[in-house]
Amino acid sequence: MARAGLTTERLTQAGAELADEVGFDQVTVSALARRFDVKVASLYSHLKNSQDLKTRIALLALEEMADRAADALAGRAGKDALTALANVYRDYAREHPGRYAAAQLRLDPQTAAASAGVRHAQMTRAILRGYDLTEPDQTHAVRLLGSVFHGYVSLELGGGFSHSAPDTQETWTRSLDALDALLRNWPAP
Amino acid sequence: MARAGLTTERLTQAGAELADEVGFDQVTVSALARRFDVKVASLYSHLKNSQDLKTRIALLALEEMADRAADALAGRAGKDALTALANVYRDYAREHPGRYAAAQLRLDPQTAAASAGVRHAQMTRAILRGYDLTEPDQTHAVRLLGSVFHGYVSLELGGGFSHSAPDTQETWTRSLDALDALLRNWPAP
DNA sequence: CTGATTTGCCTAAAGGTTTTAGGCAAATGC
DNA sequence: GCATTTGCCTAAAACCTTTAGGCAAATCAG
Repeated sequence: MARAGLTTERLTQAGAELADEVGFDQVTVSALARRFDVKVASLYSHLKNSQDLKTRIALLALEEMADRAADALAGRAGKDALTALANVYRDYAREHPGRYAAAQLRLDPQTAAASAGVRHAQMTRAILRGYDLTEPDQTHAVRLLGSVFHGYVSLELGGGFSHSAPDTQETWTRSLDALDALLRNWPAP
Repeated sequence: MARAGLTTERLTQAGAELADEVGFDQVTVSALARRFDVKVASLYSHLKNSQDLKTRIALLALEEMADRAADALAGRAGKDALTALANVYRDYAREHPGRYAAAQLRLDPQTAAASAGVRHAQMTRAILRGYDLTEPDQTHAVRLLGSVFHGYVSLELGGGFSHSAPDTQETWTRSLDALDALLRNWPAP
């Protein structure tokens, strides 16, 4: 009987692809086994359980996004950097909706602290070096930026914006303009 | 054999409570039947299927939030209204995390158009009457506000903000200050 | 009030996902 | 070449979803 050559990595990768195709919450150990033309139980030598699979996909997505973000930020500063980072998230979500949804999975604190999530926070903070903010406003701004990026991408992806009126691309551009203006002119407490 | 007195409404209500207790994606027709001490199949006279249940919970949450928002906005304008509306979302999410998650469920266009979702958009737009924005900037601003509200609430609830540093309440207040400043000083294209 | 009808919850059953336990054969190591 | 390890398999139990058909309680008609 020939072996399928399963590994945790291949399963995670395939799980991510599956997520993009059918949606993250349709990702199932069974579906994954089917995709490898293998019996379900076989996967349990490589994955602890279903939650383990989902967590691994989430971590993969966080890594991929962080890598893209690091690339995009190289050599940029100020509004240029802001736009680049924002577009990384938006583009990633459009290319990989299932992975993006996975990245939203609630991780336990241990796992979260060891994930690429911290790189994301660092990069957002790095952007703010191009603006004139000191603590604690810098942290407030990091959180606000994170909220806008995630909120916008999530609403746009979920069809939360009416498909009429101005183009969502236009809104995105104008929102980034607005954020840039806001950061350059952050109100005093 | 005494009857349990199930109705679609009671099931939806109980489903919402269940969601708040165990998380929206743990809401299951089986669990709901257990809660009413009734056999699973009995629920299928009142619910089309599992998806139907989830959709109804989502619609309930959207209604409840819209009602609270309408209440909060009555008699307020400008920053006062902005803060009130923002707090409705944040408070609702904290009190009813399961319902809030439900409200994020992707609805098919038909259902969405008939939902309280449209009231939410209208109310956000109403807030902007206190600021000096004309179309298409008004729509851009509506979308930006929606993004911030949803993004912030979602990240805070999911533990996305490090539990250290400045208090998240402080960030929330300062973010609303910042949005107010931004709306009063919306950048020209 | 009684008989007919409707309605509500039940039993039965099939199909799918999760997860554990134990087995056999392929790959690897000496 | 033989022993060990590793990888995928079969078997099986537990749980969720959904449909079909049945009986009794509630409702309605005369």
